[in-house]
Amino acid sequence: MDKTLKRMATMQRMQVTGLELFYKKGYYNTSVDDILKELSLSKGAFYYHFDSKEDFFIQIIENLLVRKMYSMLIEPIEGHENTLDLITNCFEEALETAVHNELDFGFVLSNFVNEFNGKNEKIMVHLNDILRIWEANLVSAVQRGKFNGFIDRHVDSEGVAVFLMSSYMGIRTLMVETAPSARKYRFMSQLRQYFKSIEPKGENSLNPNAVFGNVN
Amino acid sequence: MDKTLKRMATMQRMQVTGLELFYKKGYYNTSVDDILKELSLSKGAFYYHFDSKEDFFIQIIENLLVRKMYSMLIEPIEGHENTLDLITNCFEEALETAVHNELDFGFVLSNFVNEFNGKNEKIMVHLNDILRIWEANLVSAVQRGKFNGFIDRHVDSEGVAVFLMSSYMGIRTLMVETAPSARKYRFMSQLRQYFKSIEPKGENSLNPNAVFGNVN
DNA sequence: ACTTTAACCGACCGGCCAGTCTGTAAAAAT
DNA sequence: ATTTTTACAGACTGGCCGGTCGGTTAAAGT
Repeated sequence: MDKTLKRMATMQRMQVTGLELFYKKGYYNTSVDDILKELSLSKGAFYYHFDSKEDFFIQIIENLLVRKMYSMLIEPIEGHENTLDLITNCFEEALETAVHNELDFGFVLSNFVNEFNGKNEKIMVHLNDILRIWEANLVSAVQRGKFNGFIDRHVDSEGVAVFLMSSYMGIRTLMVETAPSARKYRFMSQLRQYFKSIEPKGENSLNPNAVFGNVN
Repeated sequence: MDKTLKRMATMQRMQVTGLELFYKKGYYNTSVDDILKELSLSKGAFYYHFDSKEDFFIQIIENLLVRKMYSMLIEPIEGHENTLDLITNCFEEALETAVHNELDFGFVLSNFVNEFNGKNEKIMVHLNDILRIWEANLVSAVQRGKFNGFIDRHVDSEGVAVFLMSSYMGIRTLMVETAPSARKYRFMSQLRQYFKSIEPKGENSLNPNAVFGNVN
């Protein structure tokens, strides 16, 4: 009990500062010693708890990245209100944390995808898992939106999901260096513009039966 | 004359395979010796022509990346035809090379932005230059489109530019691992959808004088 | 009281890698 | 013909970094 508590506490500390440094400086540019120095721990402690640097990172993915992705980008859009509003608010909030230079786990993900792609297949497997979950979740959100009459039922749900993921990951890359707040604002405006274009078309629709109003 | 030719030829070869390897394996994961081995050249040759690995990379940016960006993402949209068509075709082609795993320099850029961001300010300066050029070019293309009546004159040109850059860089990240061809297709569909939403609105426009037809 | 084990320490090893330095062959200059 | 310069070759250095290994301490088990 107590021993596992101690164990967990130390591992948790290592993972938290590990993720922080990996995010800031990159996985390959962060040495295990960098992390240990931050915590005043030794190599022995590290390799007692983890098999390797790679194993360590995979545990970070499973324990921290996955959970945060859920709470920031997945759960917020699972309601039954207007799907497009949910997604808008969700992105708005995620990008706001980005403006304040906090850890934005959607972007951490895209950062790591870029870093490991073609270089470390084992880690990519885990990152791709997260991407798949995110995508599946967006797809079903769009389908729900179509069913509830918030989205035109002719739009391609998969397409919308891919487009949303793309633009989100892209804007995060662009926001890192130059005028994050202004870029966030412009991005969100255009996103709303795009969302308007996939709402059910009222009067000039080719199939009037597609729409049955905005139920609340 | 002859000597400078020889010099240029060797430097060119180094830069070309340098970019190739940096792109495939990342800057920090590619040693100078890796590049030299590929060319059967020695350390002496390398440090005779370049001051450092960093200097080498900056020259690659200036000589190869910038030029290719121009020819692939900038010049193709400088015409006076329908701006949205030009951009569509341009993205279509750039993504097609990506599907075939060739060097797509727009993505190389986003890749490097991710790799160097927060780690190497000196290199980031050069990469940000390219981003600014790309952005400025997209902005003026949109403004031209508004002037020529292909784009609604109420849209925010900067916003469109940021949105386009974001989504392009994002889709390239997503295309790297999973189903690139399918994702490209879906992305392009949604891009067209978005473009439709920023075309001049005909009948239900608040200001009918905004449109004067599709001049050719 | 003793043994065991969990948790951690820190010196050390081997490999890699950016950059240096000495040398050298051929071309160019004089 | 001699000197100088260009364009390399390749051995070497110093530092970093992932991982190992033989301790050590304190708590838990018996």
